Amino acid sequence: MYQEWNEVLNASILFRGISPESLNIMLECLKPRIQRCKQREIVALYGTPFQGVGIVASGSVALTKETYSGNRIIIDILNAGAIFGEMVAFSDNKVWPVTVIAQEDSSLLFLPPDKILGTCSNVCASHSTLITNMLKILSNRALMLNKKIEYLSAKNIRSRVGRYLLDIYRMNRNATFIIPMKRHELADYLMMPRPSLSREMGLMRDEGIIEFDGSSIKIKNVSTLEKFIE
Amino acid sequence: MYQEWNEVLNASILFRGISPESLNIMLECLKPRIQRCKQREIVALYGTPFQGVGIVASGSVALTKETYSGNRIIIDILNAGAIFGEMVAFSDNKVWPVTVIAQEDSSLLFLPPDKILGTCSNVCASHSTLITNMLKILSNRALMLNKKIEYLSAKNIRSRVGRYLLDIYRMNRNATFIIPMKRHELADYLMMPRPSLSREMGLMRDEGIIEFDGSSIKIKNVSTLEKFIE
DNA sequence: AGAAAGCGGTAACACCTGTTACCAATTTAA
DNA sequence: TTAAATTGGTAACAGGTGTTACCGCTTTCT
Repeated sequence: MYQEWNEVLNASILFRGISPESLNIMLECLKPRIQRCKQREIVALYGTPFQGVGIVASGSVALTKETYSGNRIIIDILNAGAIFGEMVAFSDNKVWPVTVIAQEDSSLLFLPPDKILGTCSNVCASHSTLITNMLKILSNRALMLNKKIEYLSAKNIRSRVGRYLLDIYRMNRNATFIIPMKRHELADYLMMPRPSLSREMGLMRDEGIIEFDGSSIKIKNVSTLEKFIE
Repeated sequence: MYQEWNEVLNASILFRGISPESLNIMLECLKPRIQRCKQREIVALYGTPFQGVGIVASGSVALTKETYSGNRIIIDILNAGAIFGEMVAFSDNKVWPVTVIAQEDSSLLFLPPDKILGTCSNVCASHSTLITNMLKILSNRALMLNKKIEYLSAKNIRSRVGRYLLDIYRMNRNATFIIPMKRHELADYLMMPRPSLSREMGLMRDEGIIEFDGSSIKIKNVSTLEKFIE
């Protein structure tokens, strides 16, 4: 029943350290709900009851938040193998804290939290691995939000953009890289209007700090950029 | 050895559902490191190696972040029974993501993450409760960060302050309340200069939306305030 | 008690940034 | 193939906000 996504699920961080055989047994036990959705379809709506931890079996989804004017703030984009809803799964307030939208045609699995906690008699060892993985995922997610807050705590636009670009740079260890978002998506992610982002990037380009063409970015002068971060 | 804090630890969310007897056995097994610290002492420094999940046994600590100018952003204030460091304990990057500072003379316990994961042969049932509690705490912490991002995503100062005040109001179900921070702390928490905060609060007072005297705040007109939130 | 530090309200000014609009290039749809 | 939508760069303007300074009040220290 889940063979279609075997490869993705085995590689998923949620099932890391669990053999394909154990995983198959586990899935029969956990019985995740399967949902297929089309591009731009809303998978989970902010404020509505939470049904279970989501796993992206194929495609990709965006974690977003609505603003007053119908704009969306992109929190993160998740590809196949990623999970979402883990924040709220074990919390005291089980409603979706974000709106999840399919970026493309996608397949999703949903795992009820009590089935994650309840020890499965068949494969106990794997189950404790599952819980350990869940702890690690939650840790990393919290740190990601923390990182986001670091961006937003910057006192001006240049510093916000700069922190983001330098983080990508440090991850890639390469001054030239492709950012995984379009301009308006990046602007939303960094909580600023798109023209403001373009203006600041243009200024930094004029000052010889960066070069860019679409989503391809090159940091020409790392130390100068770092000076603006503070 | 831990009798001094028995009451606090038994009431702590980390040990919820664990009997005092089981807890005593567990603590002997977990052997948390004990640290006593004075007011304003730095307990954990941003970027330095992580030693373990902290538990506030007595006193209170502030989770903060340094800015360029030596200012501090207050992420949260933790009282006795609260824990910190749970974000990083199970993550892939084990350095402190925040600076922890004692708000007053305090006692702290530190639990190494592997001792939390490793099943203790003595009291297995309690240990799985401990792990479940940890999942719940991590969930709630992530949601708290999410809430913080909601404040910061507001497009102007009034909206940011308004969201904060309305959240306190909804929690207390009372239009008059005391906020747990001084002005400059609240300004740091909401990521704005203190004069900007005072100015906006003064304007809202002049418009008849709120009243305030120091940390005592009264929302005179909830619906008007909500209109500014969007 | 007196000095020093902390707290917090107010004001003025500059400028950063939100807003709006428009245009060109590219991609998608009909 | 043509029209429509998407993407993104640029400019002008106004207003919101950061910055700085100063003041009075309260608390803390010596």
